[in-house]
Amino acid sequence: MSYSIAEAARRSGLSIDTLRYYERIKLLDPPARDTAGRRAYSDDDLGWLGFLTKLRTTGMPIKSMREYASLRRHGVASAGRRKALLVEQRRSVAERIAELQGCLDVLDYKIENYAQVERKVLGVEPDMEEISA
Amino acid sequence: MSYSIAEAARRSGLSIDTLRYYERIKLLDPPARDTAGRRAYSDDDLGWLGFLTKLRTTGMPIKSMREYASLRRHGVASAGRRKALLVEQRRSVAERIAELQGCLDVLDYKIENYAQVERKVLGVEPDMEEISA
DNA sequence: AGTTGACCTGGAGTGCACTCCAGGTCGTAG
DNA sequence: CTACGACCTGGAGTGCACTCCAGGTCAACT
Repeated sequence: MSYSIAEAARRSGLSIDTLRYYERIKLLDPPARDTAGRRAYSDDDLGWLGFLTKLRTTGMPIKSMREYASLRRHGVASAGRRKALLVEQRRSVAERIAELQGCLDVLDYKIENYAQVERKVLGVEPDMEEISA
Repeated sequence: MSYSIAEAARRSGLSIDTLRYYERIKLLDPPARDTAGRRAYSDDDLGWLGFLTKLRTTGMPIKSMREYASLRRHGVASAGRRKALLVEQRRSVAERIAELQGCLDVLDYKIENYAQVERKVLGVEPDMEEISA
């Protein structure tokens, strides 16, 4: 199957401009063209875009994604380096998750504080009134 | 206790320039000054900076941090809105963590693929040789 | 008295990742 | 045959979050 740039954008969740931009900066090999010179993305292209968006979500900078993309073009000999990049990214993602968990704890603490303030503003221990009523 | 800008930077993990920048954009109330006109950060300032860096880590845009900072200046009446902001941020952090977990799975899958390629390149099933030796 | 180093100000510059634009080409629908 | 919408190109513009700079002040050391 092949897809117009609009369809590829829809399926990848990237904008049309971003697709052209990724091609310009060599994140994406130039896709095939139809008879009118319009881009025709393959399933492979879409798969690669899917993986790229995952890498992007992990916060990998475009620079590193470009390195990975370039290694991919150099075949099996570059597999070791590619794996190393992914292992490093895996480490950084795990770290980031831990960091965010810590932030979640801080947020929960603060939110609980506000909740206590709210209970005070509404009257001291409304639950007690219910019990004594 | 009060701290020079250099010390505040060291303790908050922000740069000196960033501290001045945060003050300019009203993320941070102007700290006290010493006799020579130099900034003297209080423990409260440091506490607030600590919280700000947590919010930043969660990916909260400066715009929202400014809103939160501004609400804080309006006292207890703004507590509800502040709590709502934090609850929303909490939600977005939890979502982000889930998203990153998904990426971790993709990375693990890819890394495992590369590991299999490596085992093939080194010779088919070296473990078998050990067993048969 | 002079030099040093930390700090000050307002404003300009940077890097990133897009995003938008003007002007042009195609192929199909009316 | 012309009007339309989707697409094309090269290049300029945007928003964010800093980061750097020039030129100046001040207190402390030598």
